[in-house]
Amino acid sequence: MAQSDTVKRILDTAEVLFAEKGFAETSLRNITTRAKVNLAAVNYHFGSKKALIQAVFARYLDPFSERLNRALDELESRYSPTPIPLEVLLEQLASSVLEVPAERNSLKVFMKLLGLAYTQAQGHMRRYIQVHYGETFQRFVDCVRLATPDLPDVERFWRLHFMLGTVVFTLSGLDALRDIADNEYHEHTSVRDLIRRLRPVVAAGMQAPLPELPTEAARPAV
Amino acid sequence: MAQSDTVKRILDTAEVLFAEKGFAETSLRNITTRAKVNLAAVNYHFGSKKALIQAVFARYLDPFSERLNRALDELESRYSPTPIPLEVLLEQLASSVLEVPAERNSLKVFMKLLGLAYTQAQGHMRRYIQVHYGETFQRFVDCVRLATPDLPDVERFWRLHFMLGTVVFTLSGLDALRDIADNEYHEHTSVRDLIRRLRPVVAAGMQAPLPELPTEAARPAV
DNA sequence: TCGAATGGAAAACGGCTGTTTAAAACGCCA
DNA sequence: TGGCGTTTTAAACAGCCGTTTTCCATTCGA
Repeated sequence: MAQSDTVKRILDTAEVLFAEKGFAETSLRNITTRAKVNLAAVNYHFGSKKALIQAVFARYLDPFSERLNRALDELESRYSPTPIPLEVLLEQLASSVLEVPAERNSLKVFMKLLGLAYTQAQGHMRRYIQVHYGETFQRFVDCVRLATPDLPDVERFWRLHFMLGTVVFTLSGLDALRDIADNEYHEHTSVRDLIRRLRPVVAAGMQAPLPELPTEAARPAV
Repeated sequence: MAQSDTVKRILDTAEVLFAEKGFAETSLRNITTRAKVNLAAVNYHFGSKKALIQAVFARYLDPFSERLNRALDELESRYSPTPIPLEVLLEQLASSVLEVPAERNSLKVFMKLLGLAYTQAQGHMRRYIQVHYGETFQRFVDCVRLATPDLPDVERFWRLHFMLGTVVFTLSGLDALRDIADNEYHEHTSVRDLIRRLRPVVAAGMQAPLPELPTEAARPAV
């Protein structure tokens, strides 16, 4: 056989621990012990801890970007030559995100990892993601541009990142927020429920009125 | 004199390094060397690394929550007995956030720290913040409730966190995003500019239409 | 049956971590 | 001036880190 299930065991354990405690706070000994695998196996199969982290991401992002690309193919040919409506695009993005980890029941892990990628590791993960998946992201952005022709390019750029922040921040801090919400409102909150609540907020944010022009008078204060 | 500037030197250096690299990735030797202070000074003055981290947060959050409380006092007495309008509340929150680090020109650090508090340190920082500043936050939430009487409580809870995510995520990842934006649109983005863009998006998100009711039929799929 | 290749196991490597100790230096008041 | 808290200093502590090396077990094709 080409390779045992050691690689899979390491990845399965690593993604959970990374999501729980972060990259720096999770040691290789921590991972290999829980995975019931020898310490040296990580460096043998992946080369280094950094490469392991990237492998964890790739296992989610490769199928995700592939799915999203295929979905955009399908939508473009269905709507062509008219642009894909914004709601459809957002809806498709959501379901592409949902489908991938559904196979492993680990949406929470996926979202936590995304959140960590943006805040930890001095951005070396951010760079990796941008290099490997920037093309797909750019394609999605281009579709959104066609769907929102009245939005200036800069404004759309920032709003997309605002919305990315809304989703990633919420879903990556889900456990903590859910604790508070459940205690306060005695109502269990599922991920599907949260996405249902996110949908109108994100759509409204993207289509909000343009900001007022910057006033020169307010500048010298700070 | 009560105590030298060693404490201040440590805090000034620590907050910058924490914001740049995270808590776990920043060592005490790293801090004390750059601050030109003896290694043992941290444990002498603060007790532990954890306590140092909390002190860094307190130096921002104490004046912030005090300012916000005073501002809410003022607004309540000005508008009473009618509720404070939502736009005014959001505006006040923004300027309270802006005022505090303006004294030290470190809004970026402040935001990065907030972002880290939510994603790192296994939430022990999140707990600290909730214990020490939860009361102020709750007061603000109560004001928002008066301003948005038609919003169900659960919905308002989540939307506030959505908006918190938007702002914290954007401003804490500011440097990275700014790099992309500046390269792509050749237009420098200041923090004030970003807040100008955030305002209508946040307002629209809070006032978005209510989500459709959950459909039982859509559940078995995932 | 031999030899090579592959994967796993145990041990050790140097280096960095947060924390503690004990002694020295300092400023202040009597 | 002498003594006394307070602060700073240098050194050492035990422990964990990622990585490397060495050796053993297994498998496969010639």
